[in-house]
Amino acid sequence: MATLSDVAAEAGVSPTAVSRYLNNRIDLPQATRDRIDAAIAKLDYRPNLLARRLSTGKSEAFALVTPDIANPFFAELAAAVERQAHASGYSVYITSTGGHADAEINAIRRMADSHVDGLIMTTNRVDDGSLANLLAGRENVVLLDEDIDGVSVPRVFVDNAEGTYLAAQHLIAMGHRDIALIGGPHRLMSVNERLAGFTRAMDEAGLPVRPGWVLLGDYTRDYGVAAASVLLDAVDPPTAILACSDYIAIGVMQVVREYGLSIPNDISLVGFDDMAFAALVDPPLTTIRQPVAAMGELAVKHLLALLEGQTPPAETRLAVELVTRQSVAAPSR
Amino acid sequence: MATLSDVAAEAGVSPTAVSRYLNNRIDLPQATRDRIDAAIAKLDYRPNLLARRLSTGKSEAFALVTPDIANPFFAELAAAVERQAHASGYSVYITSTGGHADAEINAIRRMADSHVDGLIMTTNRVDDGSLANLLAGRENVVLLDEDIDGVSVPRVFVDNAEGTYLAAQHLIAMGHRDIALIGGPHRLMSVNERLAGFTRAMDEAGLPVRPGWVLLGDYTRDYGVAAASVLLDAVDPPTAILACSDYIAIGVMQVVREYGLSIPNDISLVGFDDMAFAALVDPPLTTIRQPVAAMGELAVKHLLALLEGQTPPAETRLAVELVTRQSVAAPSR
DNA sequence: TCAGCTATGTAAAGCGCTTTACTAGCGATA
DNA sequence: TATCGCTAGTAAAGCGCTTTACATAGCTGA
Repeated sequence: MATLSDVAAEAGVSPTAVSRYLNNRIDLPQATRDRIDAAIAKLDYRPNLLARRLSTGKSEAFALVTPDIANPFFAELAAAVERQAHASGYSVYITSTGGHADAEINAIRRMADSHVDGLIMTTNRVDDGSLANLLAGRENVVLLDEDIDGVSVPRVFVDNAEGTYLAAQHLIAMGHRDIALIGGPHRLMSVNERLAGFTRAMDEAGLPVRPGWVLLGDYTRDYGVAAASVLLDAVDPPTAILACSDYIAIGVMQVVREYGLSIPNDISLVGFDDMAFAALVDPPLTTIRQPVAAMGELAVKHLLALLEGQTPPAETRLAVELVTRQSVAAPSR
Repeated sequence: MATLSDVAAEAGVSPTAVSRYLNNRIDLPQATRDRIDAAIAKLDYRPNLLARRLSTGKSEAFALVTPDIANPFFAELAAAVERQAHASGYSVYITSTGGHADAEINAIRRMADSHVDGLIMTTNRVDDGSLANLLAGRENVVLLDEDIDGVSVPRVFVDNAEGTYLAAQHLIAMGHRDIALIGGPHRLMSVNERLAGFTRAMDEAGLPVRPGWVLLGDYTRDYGVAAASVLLDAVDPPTAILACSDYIAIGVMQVVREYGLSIPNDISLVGFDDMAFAALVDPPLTTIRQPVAAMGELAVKHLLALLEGQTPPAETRLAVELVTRQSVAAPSR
């Protein structure tokens, strides 16, 4: 690979001149510029980014750490982040952690070591303080999708409470009174908020939130299966289930089918996320749509603002939307 | 951030000593080692990867370029690649190109500029030669999932022909004689091979491959919709459709439903890929499973072998598998 | 007593770039 | 004619690390 010095030698100028020319830090006469351009073309020179980064301390890149890139939700988020970053001339390095604390810590470390300019962090765990510690005081981090307690960096979230509020309202409007909620991990911000939204809707309708009908575990299909089994095994099962993720909803569907029941005739179901498959399942799932692309874009914009010394909003809430399909009907009894 | 020199000063030795100690290139007495360790701990020193890479020319990292990280197939592939790479102490930098030629070229360039040790390349386009050009002669590249004409680097593919052969055989065994195939982009390796496997099964069964029943376009839902419409509009539609991707199959399902027909009663359908949603749609889709995790792992292993100067197989074919669900039945007429 | 080891390091160059000074030469001005 | 200012650059240090070659002190054996 040709170096800057090679180009300089070929063009008959100093490396300094070439460097400054390439970085628009010098005005050279046309003749000199032509010689340099010719030398670059002839030698097929491309600057060594490593050297440049080492020298400047800037990388024109940032990191995205994500729990699981194979999960379509995070994959779409990643795609959106990447799109927006590229549009701004930045590269993005994605790492998935499998949702393990040590992997997250390592990823953050590695990212910091590789001297990226900034970090967009998504997680799906409740932090025990180590993440907060690692992130404390950093001026180049934004949190996306899920909160980490005690971290005061800009955050981009969705209006979780509004989502479940809309979903519950919809079920109530359809005539349901016996509604259960299946949610993600206890104490996770999104879980708390989704539970709160649900509770508010129920309260407003004068309906009780039965403790046995609020099941918190994981945003996974497996947990949907487990929770739905508990619900359907009861002598007096709910007529509607609000699943706090489409994955949970899928698990619920499976169990309902196994019990020989039908959605929406016997049980109504609402999901959360509006993942690509939500429209494809049987019946197509009524769900709460998260504006994934907008979330990714906004996170990047806020990170860029941060890097430019501006102060983006401490917390942004993006609106969600109820998408009505065919998994909700009036209760039969 | 503390530097190597800071540590050296703190420990009362030279930077050289610290560097060599950290890289196991020197035997130091216990006392000195302790002092260095203490200094590192005290200063919270972590080596600057950029500087190290610049100095050694190695990065302990490689790149994965992929058409679309939001596509679950590539996302799962990426997850597998990442898992295996991390297990070997490598980082991986993922870029998605949106399947655009110039984005692919840029990604490869950027990756080369960032001095990663190697590159795993996936594409879903027919190359016009520019990719082949860029990749020619490189000793640190492996091709995954799809071929690029004229590139002689190790390749990891799936047995595409066997997949459609199995699928067609299954349909034939169920009694179908009028079978159509909907495939991806014309001239793409996987498309050719899947068509070939289909043709072989039909030939062996003495059945004709009707030209009007082989539709090549894209591995997308939209193309599935378009192609299925063509097929069902005909006076004499096929009794079974072999969709060369689950996305295509989803499109087909949609059209079949819109025509007031039912799968599998009126039309049988087989997909390809076994994406996560294949089991979730209605009816659950019979499809060909690709061993995505194994593909990713193998690509990494071959790349590592390459980096160690070994010669991995020029081409590896991984076996696919027919997964029988409920989208195939005997033809009604 | 001294050459020759061994143990324990160190000095300095180099990776490829950026950046902060500084300068040679020349025409214009006072 | 001395000075100023402008044009068109350059020299050298520095980013943080690795690596090659060399150095010193103390010990051993003859």
